[in-house]
Amino acid sequence: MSAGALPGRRQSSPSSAPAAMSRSPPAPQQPSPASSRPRTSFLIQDILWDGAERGARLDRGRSRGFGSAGNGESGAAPADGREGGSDPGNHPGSPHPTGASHGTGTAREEDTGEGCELLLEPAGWEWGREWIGNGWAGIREWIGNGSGMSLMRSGNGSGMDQEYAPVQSYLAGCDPPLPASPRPPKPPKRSRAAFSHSQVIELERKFSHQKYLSAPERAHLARNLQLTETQVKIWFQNRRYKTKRKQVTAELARSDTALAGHKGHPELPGASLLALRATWPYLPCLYYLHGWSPSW
DNA sequence: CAAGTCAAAATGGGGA
DNA sequence: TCCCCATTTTGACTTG
Repeated sequence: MSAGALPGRRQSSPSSAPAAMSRSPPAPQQPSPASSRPRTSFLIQDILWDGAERGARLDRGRSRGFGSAGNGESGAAPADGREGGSDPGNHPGSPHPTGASHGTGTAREEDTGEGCELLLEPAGWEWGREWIGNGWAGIREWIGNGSGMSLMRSGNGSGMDQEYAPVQSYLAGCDPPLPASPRPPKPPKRSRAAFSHSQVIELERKFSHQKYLSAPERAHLARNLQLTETQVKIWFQNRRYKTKRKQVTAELARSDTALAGHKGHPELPGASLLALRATWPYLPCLYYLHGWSPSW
């Protein structure tokens, strides 16, 4: 498409503060209901954590992984595998409060003496259980496929095994071994982290000063916000794109009204946009035609 | 509470 | 490896 590279690419270019966000200026998480909402996404360490707390079954895999309750941090690798994680009940990728995580979406071992079956609730947990039911291969595939495991995915294969080790040992501890699922695994469901209000505020604040971050700046910000560098990078990408989209939309709407005011076809206020659409059906701004929709 | 809506996080392609 | 951009998918919210 190359719809125009922004000047100052890869630079920390000071610029005017972005316009307010479209519908609800950064109100990513309305605090009250969100925290009481049942969690539908989860991370593997969420599942494992409970087991670790209960039975120390993860002790064997504790060297680095999420089972390391001792330091209070999960240490799970983020998307780019560079940053440490945070408390599994409040990991950066899904900054739900701990209470929300374990309050409604509980993972517990079915206490049948030996059994290590995980009962996962609600639906999201149910889904995770299905993967876990595939045994180690299922876990590996689950994580390797992404499936929203932004905290688990490691950029390179070498780190992954370390991350998976606790899982592996956990599964190995199951007696009898978990049966393989007869069904082919579902395509993994991607999870989408909902950044906390304060995280977004801080990101917006940074963005208002700098549209582009250098790697060290990004790392620093990520650390401060307890996000992964990838999350920060993607956030800035999306934010720039959103700003640009809004600008283009506004300019088009402005020129459109100017055209409509100056010459004919007042009955077709969106004519220029229509023409534009004919030449470029994928123009992103055309998905956001607030300006002229009433005229239709 | 299910269905619909929408913003935004994440993914992936292609370019530099 | 970063970027832009389009797109997909998810999660939060609204509505009936």
